[in-house]
Amino acid sequence: MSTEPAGEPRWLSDEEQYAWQSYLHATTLLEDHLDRQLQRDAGMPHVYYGLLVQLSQAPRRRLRMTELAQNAKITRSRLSHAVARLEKSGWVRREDCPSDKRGQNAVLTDEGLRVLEKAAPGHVAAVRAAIFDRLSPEQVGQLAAICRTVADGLQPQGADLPWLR
Amino acid sequence: MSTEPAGEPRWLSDEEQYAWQSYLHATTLLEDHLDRQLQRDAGMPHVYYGLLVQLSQAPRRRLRMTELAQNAKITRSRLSHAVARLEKSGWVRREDCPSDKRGQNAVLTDEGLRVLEKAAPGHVAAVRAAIFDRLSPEQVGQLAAICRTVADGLQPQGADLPWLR
DNA sequence: CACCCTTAGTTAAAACTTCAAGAAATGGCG
DNA sequence: CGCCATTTCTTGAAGTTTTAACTAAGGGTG
Repeated sequence: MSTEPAGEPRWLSDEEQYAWQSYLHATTLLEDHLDRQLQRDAGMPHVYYGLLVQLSQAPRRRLRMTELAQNAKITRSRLSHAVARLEKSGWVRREDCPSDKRGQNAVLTDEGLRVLEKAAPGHVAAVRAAIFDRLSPEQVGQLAAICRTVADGLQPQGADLPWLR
Repeated sequence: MSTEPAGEPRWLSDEEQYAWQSYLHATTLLEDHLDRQLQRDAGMPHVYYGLLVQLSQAPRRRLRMTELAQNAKITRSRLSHAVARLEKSGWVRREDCPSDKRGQNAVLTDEGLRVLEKAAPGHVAAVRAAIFDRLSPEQVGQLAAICRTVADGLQPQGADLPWLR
Protein backbone atom coordinates (compact mmCIF):
# COMPACT_ATOMS: atom_id res chain seq x y z
CA MET A 1 0.00 0.00 0.00
CA SER A 2 2.50 2.60 1.04
CA THR A 3 5.72 0.66 0.62
CA GLU A 4 5.36 -1.74 -2.26
CA PRO A 5 8.64 -3.52 -3.05
CA ALA A 6 9.70 -1.38 -5.99
CA GLY A 7 12.14 -2.72 -8.51
CA GLU A 8 14.98 -0.31 -7.91
CA PRO A 9 15.06 1.40 -4.52
CA ARG A 10 15.91 5.09 -4.64
CA TRP A 11 18.43 5.54 -1.86
CA LEU A 12 18.97 8.78 -0.06
CA SER A 13 21.45 11.28 -1.39
CA ASP A 14 24.34 12.31 0.81
CA GLU A 15 22.53 15.48 1.83
CA GLU A 16 19.41 13.54 2.62
CA GLN A 17 21.27 10.95 4.62
CA TYR A 18 22.98 13.65 6.57
CA ALA A 19 19.72 15.43 7.24
CA TRP A 20 18.05 12.21 8.27
CA GLN A 21 20.83 11.28 10.64
CA SER A 22 20.77 14.74 12.15
CA TYR A 23 17.03 14.58 12.52
CA LEU A 24 17.15 11.24 14.30
CA HIS A 25 19.85 12.39 16.66
CA ALA A 26 18.18 15.68 17.49
CA THR A 27 14.74 14.23 18.03
CA THR A 28 15.84 11.33 20.18
CA LEU A 29 18.08 13.52 22.29
CA LEU A 30 15.35 16.10 22.70
CA GLU A 31 12.65 13.63 23.53
CA ASP A 32 14.91 12.02 26.09
CA HIS A 33 15.85 15.34 27.56
CA LEU A 34 12.29 16.55 27.97
CA ASP A 35 11.10 13.23 29.31
CA ARG A 36 13.71 13.35 32.01
CA GLN A 37 13.08 17.00 32.79
CA LEU A 38 9.37 16.43 33.25
CA GLN A 39 9.75 13.16 35.05
CA ARG A 40 12.02 14.90 37.49
CA ASP A 41 10.08 18.15 37.90
CA ALA A 42 6.51 17.02 37.40
CA GLY A 43 6.50 13.28 37.95
CA MET A 44 5.25 12.36 34.50
CA PRO A 45 6.58 11.75 31.00
CA HIS A 46 6.32 14.29 28.24
CA VAL A 47 3.30 12.75 26.55
CA TYR A 48 1.29 12.83 29.75
CA TYR A 49 2.21 16.43 30.30
CA GLY A 50 0.96 17.15 26.80
CA LEU A 51 -2.38 15.63 27.70
CA LEU A 52 -2.74 17.93 30.68
CA VAL A 53 -1.88 20.88 28.48
CA GLN A 54 -4.55 19.92 25.97
CA LEU A 55 -7.12 19.58 28.71
CA SER A 56 -6.17 22.88 30.28
CA GLN A 57 -6.82 24.63 26.98
CA ALA A 58 -10.13 22.93 26.32
CA PRO A 59 -13.42 24.70 27.04
CA ARG A 60 -14.42 23.36 30.42
CA ARG A 61 -11.06 21.69 31.01
CA ARG A 62 -12.55 18.54 29.55
CA LEU A 63 -12.36 16.65 26.28
CA ARG A 64 -13.81 13.53 24.82
CA MET A 65 -11.32 10.70 24.87
CA THR A 66 -11.22 10.38 21.12
CA GLU A 67 -10.75 14.09 20.61
CA LEU A 68 -7.96 14.19 23.14
CA ALA A 69 -6.29 11.27 21.44
CA GLN A 70 -6.54 13.03 18.10
CA ASN A 71 -5.10 16.26 19.46
CA ALA A 72 -2.22 14.43 21.07
CA LYS A 73 -1.71 12.17 18.06
CA ILE A 74 -1.83 8.97 20.05
CA THR A 75 -4.02 5.89 19.87
CA ARG A 76 -7.11 5.58 21.98
CA SER A 77 -5.63 2.55 23.65
CA ARG A 78 -2.60 4.46 24.72
CA LEU A 79 -4.79 7.25 25.97
CA SER A 80 -6.91 4.86 27.98
CA HIS A 81 -3.86 3.63 29.81
CA ALA A 82 -2.47 7.12 30.22
CA VAL A 83 -5.69 8.50 31.64
CA ALA A 84 -5.90 5.57 34.00
CA ARG A 85 -2.52 6.50 35.32
CA LEU A 86 -3.27 10.22 35.50
CA GLU A 87 -6.50 9.40 37.28
CA LYS A 88 -4.59 7.35 39.81
CA SER A 89 -2.32 10.33 40.36
CA GLY A 90 -5.32 12.60 40.77
CA TRP A 91 -4.53 14.98 37.91
CA VAL A 92 -7.41 13.85 35.73
CA ARG A 93 -10.88 12.50 36.31
CA ARG A 94 -13.19 10.56 34.02
CA GLU A 95 -16.76 11.59 33.46
CA ASP A 96 -19.59 10.04 31.47
CA CYS A 97 -20.58 11.96 28.40
CA PRO A 98 -24.22 13.08 28.70
CA SER A 99 -25.03 13.02 25.00
CA ASP A 100 -23.40 9.72 24.09
CA LYS A 101 -23.51 6.90 26.55
CA ARG A 102 -20.44 5.32 25.00
CA GLY A 103 -18.40 8.42 25.52
CA GLN A 104 -16.11 9.53 28.29
CA ASN A 105 -14.77 12.95 29.06
CA ALA A 106 -11.34 13.36 30.52
CA VAL A 107 -11.44 16.27 32.95
CA LEU A 108 -8.45 18.11 34.32
CA THR A 109 -8.81 18.29 38.10
CA ASP A 110 -7.90 21.32 40.19
CA GLU A 111 -4.93 19.43 41.46
CA GLY A 112 -3.95 18.58 37.91
CA LEU A 113 -4.12 22.23 37.01
CA ARG A 114 -1.92 23.14 39.95
CA VAL A 115 0.68 20.56 38.97
CA LEU A 116 0.60 21.85 35.43
CA GLU A 117 1.01 25.47 36.45
CA LYS A 118 3.85 24.55 38.69
CA ALA A 119 5.66 22.56 36.03
CA ALA A 120 5.02 24.82 33.08
CA PRO A 121 7.70 27.47 33.67
CA GLY A 122 10.46 24.93 34.01
CA HIS A 123 9.27 23.05 30.99
CA VAL A 124 9.05 26.11 28.81
CA ALA A 125 12.51 27.06 29.97
CA ALA A 126 13.79 23.65 28.95
CA VAL A 127 12.14 23.85 25.53
CA ARG A 128 13.43 27.34 25.05
CA ALA A 129 16.95 26.42 26.07
CA ALA A 130 16.98 23.41 23.80
CA ILE A 131 15.41 25.01 20.76
CA PHE A 132 14.19 28.54 20.56
CA ASP A 133 17.15 30.21 22.18
CA ARG A 134 19.40 28.44 19.73
CA LEU A 135 17.53 29.05 16.49
CA SER A 136 17.10 32.26 14.54
CA PRO A 137 13.58 33.53 13.94
CA GLU A 138 13.92 32.45 10.32
CA GLN A 139 14.82 28.97 11.41
CA VAL A 140 11.79 28.81 13.66
CA GLY A 141 9.65 29.63 10.67
CA GLN A 142 11.43 27.07 8.54
CA LEU A 143 10.98 24.42 11.19
CA ALA A 144 7.26 25.10 11.43
CA ALA A 145 6.83 24.91 7.69
CA ILE A 146 8.80 21.69 7.42
CA CYS A 147 6.91 20.06 10.24
CA ARG A 148 3.57 21.11 8.87
CA THR A 149 4.42 19.56 5.53
CA VAL A 150 5.57 16.31 7.08
CA ALA A 151 2.61 16.08 9.42
CA ASP A 152 0.18 16.75 6.60
CA GLY A 153 1.52 13.75 4.75
CA LEU A 154 1.09 11.50 7.74
CA GLN A 155 -2.41 12.11 8.98
CA PRO A 156 -3.06 8.43 9.26
CA GLN A 157 -5.98 6.63 7.77
CA GLY A 158 -5.16 3.05 8.60
CA ALA A 159 -5.08 0.95 11.72
CA ASP A 160 -6.30 2.53 14.90
CA LEU A 161 -5.84 6.14 13.82
CA PRO A 162 -8.44 6.66 11.12
CA TRP A 163 -8.95 10.35 11.70
CA LEU A 164 -9.29 12.85 8.92
CA ARG A 165 -11.20 10.93 6.34
CA MET B 1 21.23 23.63 36.75
CA SER B 2 19.30 23.77 33.51
CA THR B 3 15.87 24.76 34.73
CA GLU B 4 16.18 26.95 37.77
CA PRO B 5 12.83 28.46 38.81
CA ALA B 6 13.37 31.89 37.30
CA GLY B 7 11.38 34.82 38.59
CA GLU B 8 9.41 35.57 35.46
CA PRO B 9 9.01 32.74 32.97
CA ARG B 10 9.49 33.77 29.37
CA TRP B 11 6.64 32.11 27.56
CA LEU B 12 6.75 31.16 23.93
CA SER B 13 5.68 33.66 21.32
CA ASP B 14 2.83 32.75 19.02
CA GLU B 15 5.26 31.77 16.29
CA GLU B 16 7.24 29.65 18.70
CA GLN B 17 4.16 27.96 20.07
CA TYR B 18 3.00 27.20 16.59
CA ALA B 19 6.37 25.81 15.62
CA TRP B 20 6.55 23.72 18.76
CA GLN B 21 3.10 22.29 18.26
CA SER B 22 3.90 21.48 14.66
CA TYR B 23 7.13 19.87 15.69
CA LEU B 24 5.46 17.68 18.27
CA HIS B 25 2.79 16.56 15.86
CA ALA B 26 5.15 15.82 13.03
CA THR B 27 7.66 13.93 15.13
CA THR B 28 5.15 11.78 16.94
CA LEU B 29 3.29 10.96 13.76
CA LEU B 30 6.50 10.13 11.97
CA GLU B 31 7.92 8.02 14.75
CA ASP B 32 4.66 6.13 14.94
CA HIS B 33 4.52 5.65 11.23
CA LEU B 34 8.05 4.30 10.94
CA ASP B 35 7.67 2.09 13.96
CA ARG B 36 4.64 0.46 12.43
CA GLN B 37 6.23 0.18 9.03
CA LEU B 38 9.28 -1.58 10.41
CA GLN B 39 7.38 -3.69 12.85
CA ARG B 40 5.26 -4.91 10.00
CA ASP B 41 7.98 -5.36 7.39
CA ALA B 42 10.98 -6.28 9.51
CA GLY B 43 9.60 -7.43 12.83
CA MET B 44 11.32 -4.82 14.93
CA PRO B 45 10.83 -1.24 16.08
CA HIS B 46 12.63 1.68 14.53
CA VAL B 47 15.30 1.98 17.20
CA TYR B 48 16.31 -1.64 16.78
CA TYR B 49 16.55 -1.21 13.06
CA GLY B 50 18.83 1.75 13.67
CA LEU B 51 21.10 -0.47 15.71
CA LEU B 52 21.41 -2.93 12.88
CA VAL B 53 22.21 -0.09 10.51
CA GLN B 54 24.96 1.17 12.78
CA LEU B 55 26.46 -2.28 13.04
CA SER B 56 26.28 -2.85 9.30
CA GLN B 57 28.33 0.30 8.75
CA ALA B 58 30.94 -0.49 11.38
CA PRO B 59 34.33 -1.97 10.40
CA ARG B 60 33.86 -5.64 11.01
CA ARG B 61 30.12 -5.36 11.51
CA ARG B 62 30.80 -5.04 15.21
CA LEU B 63 30.85 -2.29 17.80
CA ARG B 64 31.50 -1.97 21.47
CA MET B 65 28.29 -1.67 23.41
CA THR B 66 29.07 1.78 24.70
CA GLU B 67 30.03 3.06 21.29
CA LEU B 68 26.88 1.66 19.77
CA ALA B 69 24.82 3.28 22.47
CA GLN B 70 26.52 6.61 21.79
CA ASN B 71 25.93 6.38 18.07
CA ALA B 72 22.30 5.53 18.57
CA LYS B 73 21.86 8.10 21.32
CA ILE B 74 20.38 5.66 23.78
CA THR B 75 21.36 4.57 27.26
CA ARG B 76 23.51 1.55 27.85
CA SER B 77 20.69 -0.06 29.76
CA ARG B 78 18.32 0.30 26.88
CA LEU B 79 20.92 -1.10 24.58
CA SER B 80 21.48 -4.10 26.82
CA HIS B 81 17.83 -5.00 26.60
CA ALA B 82 17.68 -4.30 22.90
CA VAL B 83 20.68 -6.45 22.12
CA ALA B 84 19.28 -9.22 24.28
CA ARG B 85 16.18 -9.18 22.16
CA LEU B 86 18.06 -8.93 18.87
CA GLU B 87 20.23 -11.80 20.01
CA LYS B 88 17.16 -13.87 20.70
CA SER B 89 15.97 -13.11 17.18
CA GLY B 90 19.32 -14.11 15.79
CA TRP B 91 20.15 -10.77 14.15
CA VAL B 92 22.95 -9.88 16.54
CA ARG B 93 25.50 -11.82 18.56
CA ARG B 94 27.53 -10.80 21.58
CA GLU B 95 31.25 -11.29 21.74
CA ASP B 96 33.80 -10.66 24.45
CA CYS B 97 36.15 -7.81 23.78
CA PRO B 98 39.73 -9.13 23.61
CA SER B 99 41.44 -6.00 24.88
CA ASP B 100 39.11 -5.16 27.75
CA LYS B 101 37.62 -7.96 29.77
CA ARG B 102 34.72 -5.75 30.83
CA GLY B 103 33.78 -5.05 27.25
CA GLN B 104 31.36 -6.63 24.86
CA ASN B 105 31.06 -6.31 21.14
CA ALA B 106 27.72 -6.46 19.43
CA VAL B 107 28.14 -8.24 16.12
CA LEU B 108 25.70 -8.19 13.25
CA THR B 109 25.09 -11.78 12.15
CA ASP B 110 24.74 -12.89 8.56
CA GLU B 111 21.09 -13.42 9.17
CA GLY B 112 20.84 -9.94 10.66
CA LEU B 113 22.43 -8.51 7.56
CA ARG B 114 19.99 -10.36 5.36
CA VAL B 115 17.04 -9.04 7.32
CA LEU B 116 18.46 -5.55 7.10
CA GLU B 117 19.03 -5.75 3.37
CA LYS B 118 15.55 -7.03 2.86
CA ALA B 119 13.95 -4.31 4.96
CA ALA B 120 16.06 -1.40 3.80
CA PRO B 121 14.34 -0.60 0.49
CA GLY B 122 10.91 -0.44 2.05
CA HIS B 123 12.16 1.63 4.91
CA VAL B 124 13.95 4.12 2.71
CA ALA B 125 10.82 4.36 0.62
CA ALA B 126 8.80 5.15 3.72
CA VAL B 127 11.25 7.79 4.88
CA ARG B 128 11.35 9.29 1.45
CA ALA B 129 7.60 9.34 1.10
CA ALA B 130 7.16 10.94 4.49
CA ILE B 131 9.92 13.53 4.23
CA PHE B 132 12.24 13.92 1.33
CA ASP B 133 9.67 13.67 -1.42
CA ARG B 134 7.70 16.40 0.29
CA LEU B 135 10.44 18.90 1.08
CA SER B 136 12.39 21.12 -1.25
CA PRO B 137 16.18 20.72 -1.35
CA GLU B 138 16.46 24.01 0.54
CA GLN B 139 14.22 22.68 3.24
CA VAL B 140 16.31 19.56 3.55
CA GLY B 141 19.32 21.77 4.16
CA GLN B 142 17.40 23.88 6.64
CA LEU B 143 16.24 20.82 8.49
CA ALA B 144 19.77 19.48 8.78
CA ALA B 145 21.07 22.78 10.09
CA ILE B 146 18.29 23.12 12.62
CA CYS B 147 18.73 19.58 13.87
CA ARG B 148 22.46 19.93 14.15
CA THR B 149 22.05 23.05 16.26
CA VAL B 150 19.52 21.42 18.53
CA ALA B 151 21.52 18.23 18.90
CA ASP B 152 24.69 20.15 19.68
CA GLY B 153 22.96 21.80 22.58
CA LEU B 154 21.81 18.49 23.99
CA GLN B 155 24.87 16.29 23.96
CA PRO B 156 24.16 15.17 27.48
CA GLN B 157 26.58 15.28 30.31
CA GLY B 158 24.40 14.16 33.17
CA ALA B 159 22.84 10.93 34.28
CA ASP B 160 23.64 7.85 32.31
CA LEU B 161 24.73 9.59 29.14
CA PRO B 162 27.99 11.31 30.06
CA TRP B 163 29.51 11.24 26.64
CA LEU B 164 31.36 14.13 25.13
CA ARG B 165 33.18 15.58 28.09
C1' DC C 1 50.89 -4.18 45.98
C1' DA C 2 46.53 -2.03 48.36
C1' DC C 3 43.23 1.23 47.89
C1' DC C 4 39.79 3.66 45.70
C1' DC C 5 37.58 5.98 42.09
C1' DT C 6 36.00 5.31 37.46
C1' DT C 7 34.27 2.76 33.46
C1' DA C 8 31.62 -1.24 31.06
C1' DG C 9 27.84 -3.58 31.03
C1' DT C 10 23.92 -6.09 33.19
C1' DT C 11 19.71 -6.79 35.83
C1' DA C 12 15.20 -6.56 38.36
C1' DA C 13 11.20 -4.07 38.98
C1' DA C 14 8.16 -0.61 37.72
C1' DA C 15 6.28 2.19 34.13
C1' DC C 16 4.84 2.76 29.59
C1' DT C 17 3.33 1.27 24.78
C1' DT C 18 1.47 -1.78 21.40
C1' DC C 19 -1.51 -5.15 19.61
C1' DA C 20 -5.46 -7.75 19.23
C1' DA C 21 -9.69 -8.68 21.06
C1' DG C 22 -13.89 -7.36 23.11
C1' DA C 23 -18.11 -4.87 25.47
C1' DA C 24 -21.38 -1.45 24.81
C1' DA C 25 -23.87 2.16 22.47
C1' DT C 26 -25.03 4.37 18.01
C1' DG C 27 -26.97 4.83 13.50
C1' DG C 28 -28.80 3.56 9.41
C1' DC C 29 -31.87 0.62 6.66
C1' DG C 30 -35.13 -2.66 5.32
C1' DC D 1 -38.86 -2.56 15.21
C1' DG D 2 -34.76 -5.81 14.17
C1' DC D 3 -30.48 -6.28 12.23
C1' DC D 4 -25.81 -5.17 11.30
C1' DA D 5 -21.99 -2.31 10.53
C1' DT D 6 -19.65 1.37 12.89
C1' DT D 7 -17.94 4.11 16.64
C1' DT D 8 -16.24 4.60 21.47
C1' DC D 9 -13.56 3.11 24.78
C1' DT D 10 -11.39 -0.56 27.68
C1' DT D 11 -8.68 -4.58 28.72
C1' DG D 12 -4.93 -8.20 29.04
C1' DA D 13 -0.80 -9.79 27.46
C1' DA D 14 3.42 -9.14 25.39
C1' DG D 15 7.09 -6.11 24.32
C1' DT D 16 9.91 -2.01 25.31
C1' DT D 17 12.00 1.59 28.27
C1' DT D 18 13.41 3.66 32.58
C1' DT D 19 15.51 3.86 36.98
C1' DA D 20 18.46 2.50 40.34
C1' DA D 21 21.31 -0.80 42.04
C1' DC D 22 24.86 -4.00 41.14
C1' DT D 23 29.10 -6.88 39.45
C1' DA D 24 33.36 -6.84 37.52
C1' DA D 25 37.48 -4.95 35.45
C1' DG D 26 40.54 -1.02 34.55
C1' DG D 27 43.56 2.64 36.21
C1' DG D 28 45.75 5.55 38.95
C1' DT D 29 48.13 6.88 43.44
C1' DG D 30 50.62 6.25 47.46
